[in-house]
Amino acid sequence: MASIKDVAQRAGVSVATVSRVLNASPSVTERTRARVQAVMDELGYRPNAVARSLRTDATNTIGLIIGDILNPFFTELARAVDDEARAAGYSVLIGNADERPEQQDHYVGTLLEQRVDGLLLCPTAEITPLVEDAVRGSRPLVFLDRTLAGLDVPSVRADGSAAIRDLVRHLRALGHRRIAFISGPALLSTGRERTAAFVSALTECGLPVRPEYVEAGDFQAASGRSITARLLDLPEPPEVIFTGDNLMALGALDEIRARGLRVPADVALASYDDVPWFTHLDPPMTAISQPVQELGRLAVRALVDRIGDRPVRSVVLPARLVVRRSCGETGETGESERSGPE
Amino acid sequence: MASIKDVAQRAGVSVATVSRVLNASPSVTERTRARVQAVMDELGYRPNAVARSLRTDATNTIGLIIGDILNPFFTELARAVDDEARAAGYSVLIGNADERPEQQDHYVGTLLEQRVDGLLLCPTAEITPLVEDAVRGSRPLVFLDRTLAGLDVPSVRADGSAAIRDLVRHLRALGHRRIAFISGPALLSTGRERTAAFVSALTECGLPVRPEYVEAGDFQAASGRSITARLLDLPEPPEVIFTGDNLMALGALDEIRARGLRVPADVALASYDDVPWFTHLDPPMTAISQPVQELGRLAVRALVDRIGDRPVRSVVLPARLVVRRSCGETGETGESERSGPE
DNA sequence: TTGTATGCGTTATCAC
DNA sequence: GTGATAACGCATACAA
Repeated sequence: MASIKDVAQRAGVSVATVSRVLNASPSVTERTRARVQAVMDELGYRPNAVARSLRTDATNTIGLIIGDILNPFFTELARAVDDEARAAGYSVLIGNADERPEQQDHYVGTLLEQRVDGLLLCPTAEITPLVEDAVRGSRPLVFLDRTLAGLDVPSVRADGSAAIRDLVRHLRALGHRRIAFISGPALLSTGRERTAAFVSALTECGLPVRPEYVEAGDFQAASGRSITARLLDLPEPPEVIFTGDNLMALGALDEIRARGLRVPADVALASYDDVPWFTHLDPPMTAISQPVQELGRLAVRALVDRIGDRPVRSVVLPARLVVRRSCGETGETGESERSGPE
Repeated sequence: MASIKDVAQRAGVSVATVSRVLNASPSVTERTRARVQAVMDELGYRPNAVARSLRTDATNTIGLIIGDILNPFFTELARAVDDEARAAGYSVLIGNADERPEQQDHYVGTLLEQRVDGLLLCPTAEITPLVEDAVRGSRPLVFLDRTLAGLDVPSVRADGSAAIRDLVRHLRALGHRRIAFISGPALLSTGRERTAAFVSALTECGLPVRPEYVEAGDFQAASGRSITARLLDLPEPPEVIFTGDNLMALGALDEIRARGLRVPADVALASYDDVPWFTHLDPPMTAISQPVQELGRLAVRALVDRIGDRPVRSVVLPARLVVRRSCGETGETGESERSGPE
């Protein structure tokens, strides 16, 4: 590919002048600027970002490591991040951790080697050596969706506690008492928080906390299915199964369907996360919706601020309950939101 | 961040030796290798991929530009590409064209500037100047899923003609005669091919081709919805609506639901693409499934071959019909595949 | 306004 | 087996 030298030679100027044209320096005659530009077009010249980055020590790229690219929650998040980053002049490099710490580390490693200007991380499980390196090496880092305790890293995430409380109250009002929760891994902040919120909502509503009704999956469909099977095989199965994310809801549906059971007559269902197709289930799924767009937007802003050495503070946004009909709701045709207590 | 110089100095060797350790050169004593390695660990040294790439003229990355990151078909594809690429020692940079030619060009441009070793492109619409540049600049390029005529670029894609013929026969056998098709943009190879296959399948089955029953959407949900509305408002609405991709099926469902219509009693539905949640619709969606994993895998192999200057030929894989119950199928409890004529 | 020269971090070529 | 050193493509301080 043509380099700056080729352009310079062909335009009869020095490489410095070409560089000035590239960077829109004011100190260059319109006349020469035009000539250089013409040569660039003629040669189909594209500046070498690799060389430029080496020189300027900035790549104008940020890394985004998501938990699972097959999870619509994360792809929506990626989309929001990408849009906001582009608007801020950054390109986004997406890494798919596939919920595996070692694969997360693989991406932290390569993105660090690629010298991204900053890193957005949805941490998978525990603190890994590479993540510590990143923090230590003072690469701008922001946690997204999930957070890791014990590290001085700002985070942008949603808090579902209020929405979970709303959900439990809603279920209670519908007459349900035996509510099971398929939570996420205890190693993930999202897993822990949702479990804690569920348990405290239960007690708050005067419902007993039955240990056999709370089990941690891994945020993937298969675990949702196997745990649902176990729950349904209980001597006293739950009336409602609440899943900690949308993929485990898919797994739960698989199992329910395989057994020829009906929702909500045989077992009611609700899910954390809201995704487009939940609307089209029969019955439509009652769910907890996260402000995905905002999360992505704010995370990018926080990271860009950190890159620019401006102060950043963590942000927590509320999730909200979206009532549909998978829990035995009646008399309602559409859906409605409940943000406050009923 | 620590550089090769810091390591060299601290280990009491030259940068050349450190470089040799980095590249596992045999000509270095185990003793010094160990010492250098120790210093690297101590400093948390990560080689600068930017500098290395500048020197070696290889980034060990490939670019992947997909049509729409919110489309599960493309995320599955991205996942497959990522897995295969990593196995081959490459990192993948994902760009989301969002079905917009100018955004596709944005990514072609930045990925070219980043000097990716090769590019996997699911072309959005027509040939753009930048794509021509890429071809001209002889950057290894492979088309994925979609192809562009008039360019000497290998492609990896699925052919749905046989599956579409199977579908039309299947519908015919079920007694349907008025079948509408919401196709993709005529500018896309996938849009054109599926339309052509549909039309020829119709005639082959002795069914009339009614122009008002064939309209092109843009592969996004909104267009699926609006075209469905138009079809249902026709004096003689179709008995079956077949959508050209899964997002437009989502849009069609939105409209059908909004009208309080039932599938398949009021209108039958089938979709190109098969996605996990199709199983959980009521009734489950009859669909055409593409060999996504294989497409991703083969595309990476083709691109790696091109990068290595090995000869490459285009590959076309067959899609297949998956019969479920959204078209009025009866007496079947599960799903079944029809690869041949009935 | 433009050109010359230096260096960014690495690899590779040549000596020793 | 190891060490100087040039070069990759670009941006920039300094000179002209």
